[in-house]
Amino acid sequence: MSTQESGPLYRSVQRALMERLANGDLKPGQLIPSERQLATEFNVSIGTLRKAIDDLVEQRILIRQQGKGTYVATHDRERLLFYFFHIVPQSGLKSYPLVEFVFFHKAIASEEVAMRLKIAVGAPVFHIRNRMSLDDQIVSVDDIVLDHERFASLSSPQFRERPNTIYNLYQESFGITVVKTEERLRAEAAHEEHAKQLKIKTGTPVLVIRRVALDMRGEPVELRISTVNTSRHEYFAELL
Amino acid sequence: MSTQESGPLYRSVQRALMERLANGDLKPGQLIPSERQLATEFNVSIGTLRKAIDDLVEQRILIRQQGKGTYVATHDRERLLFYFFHIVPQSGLKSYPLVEFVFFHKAIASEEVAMRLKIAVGAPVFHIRNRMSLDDQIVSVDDIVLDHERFASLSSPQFRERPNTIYNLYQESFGITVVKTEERLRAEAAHEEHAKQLKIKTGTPVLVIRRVALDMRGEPVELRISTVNTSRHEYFAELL
DNA sequence: TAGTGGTCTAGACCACGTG
DNA sequence: ACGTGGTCTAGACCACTAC
Repeated sequence: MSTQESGPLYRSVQRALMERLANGDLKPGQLIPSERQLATEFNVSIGTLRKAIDDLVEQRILIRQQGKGTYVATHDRERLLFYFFHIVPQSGLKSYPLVEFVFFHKAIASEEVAMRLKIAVGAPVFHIRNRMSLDDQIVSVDDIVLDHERFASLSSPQFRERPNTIYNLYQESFGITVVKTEERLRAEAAHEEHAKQLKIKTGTPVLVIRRVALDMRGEPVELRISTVNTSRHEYFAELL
Repeated sequence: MSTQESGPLYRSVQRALMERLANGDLKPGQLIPSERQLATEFNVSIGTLRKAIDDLVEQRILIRQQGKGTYVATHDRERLLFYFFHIVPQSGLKSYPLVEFVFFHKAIASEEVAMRLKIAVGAPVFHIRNRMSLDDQIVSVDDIVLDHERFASLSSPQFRERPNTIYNLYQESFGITVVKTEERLRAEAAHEEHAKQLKIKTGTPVLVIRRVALDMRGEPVELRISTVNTSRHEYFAELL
């Protein structure tokens, strides 16, 4: 084993597993070796091996299924709806948003983008705009910014005909799995461009969500600025 | 033992411990018996006992400290700031809010209040208003609503001179520990009353947070409607 | 029936805090 | 030196899934 020797044994095992996940040795959707096999391989007891996996399961990077095995998590629709999409109707049930593609541009990083994506000001980026609807009502305009370097092979068509979510695209085409997000919210007056998209009057109060999505290594993947009409919907979060 | 016999053993132990916490047998700030003692008492192995405690530690109901023991968590300032207060400066570090008492009224439950606190429409409630500042800037007006029945002995002076937070008051005076919150956010135009308090113009976009705080049994404790000026501050959440 | 994860045991030893 | 939580072992048996 080439694992660094520091701290508890189960941490080393955990790091070794995370490495296999991060470098694509174990791919999303795939069944990983059984706990007994891994325990033997790493030369640890099954209890220690389980403890190493526990954390990854808690972070929802791995999914245990009794009787079947342990899988590498995928960005399926339910998962995304449940964990990464926080807009719900003011009355009624959570449902899947309809995504409308608006445009795809190359651009350069502003100061804000540079800071959030940890790249240089002026570095090339992609800028994608989508419009989201719930129950036939337009709820938000999403401006998505991606580091050009990291997503070099990205092109417009990939956004036009997509049955899946964009996180799914990150995962399948770029091997990037989003495991965490940081969201900053403000109330602002809608400016003209967004107001038109949302079919509301310029100056109407809108909820602006700045979200940074992070991968397994804690590196930023995307910055998404969502401008939300909260006249019929709201942002919902359970905390702790 | 009078524990219900259902599901895994460690769940029974966990329920027994939670019962002692909920009924005040184990009080916030108190050291609970050592793991070895509890394992003996419940007639389980130390591994099982630890597993029972693990969940409670994860929910931050108990705090483990190596070498010392395991404590029942209290609502101290750091904890509240860290887990329950989500307003931060747009640039700068998170800090403690200054709380200014505005008023304390008896009132009756509106439909919204009744639904969120799970009480009857028209039932008596307390209505407290505070004003919060960060770094000498007024950031929000908090309208807090409490079920009169649950907080019967509450009175105005308790809000005037308090070095601690209101959650601390719930815990110390009423034995109620908040373990979870649900927050719903919208952007709205400030109406006159709140605008005056925030020293902004009527109609300015403000972030309105409706928060329900829940106790260990999942029962609602308070409804808090925070009206936030996000011109210099923002709402921050880490998700997953 | 065979293989998986889930529970549980009965220890041993380590790391940490306190007297 | 002692008591605490933290780690780790080497099993056994149970519950579930698939064939």
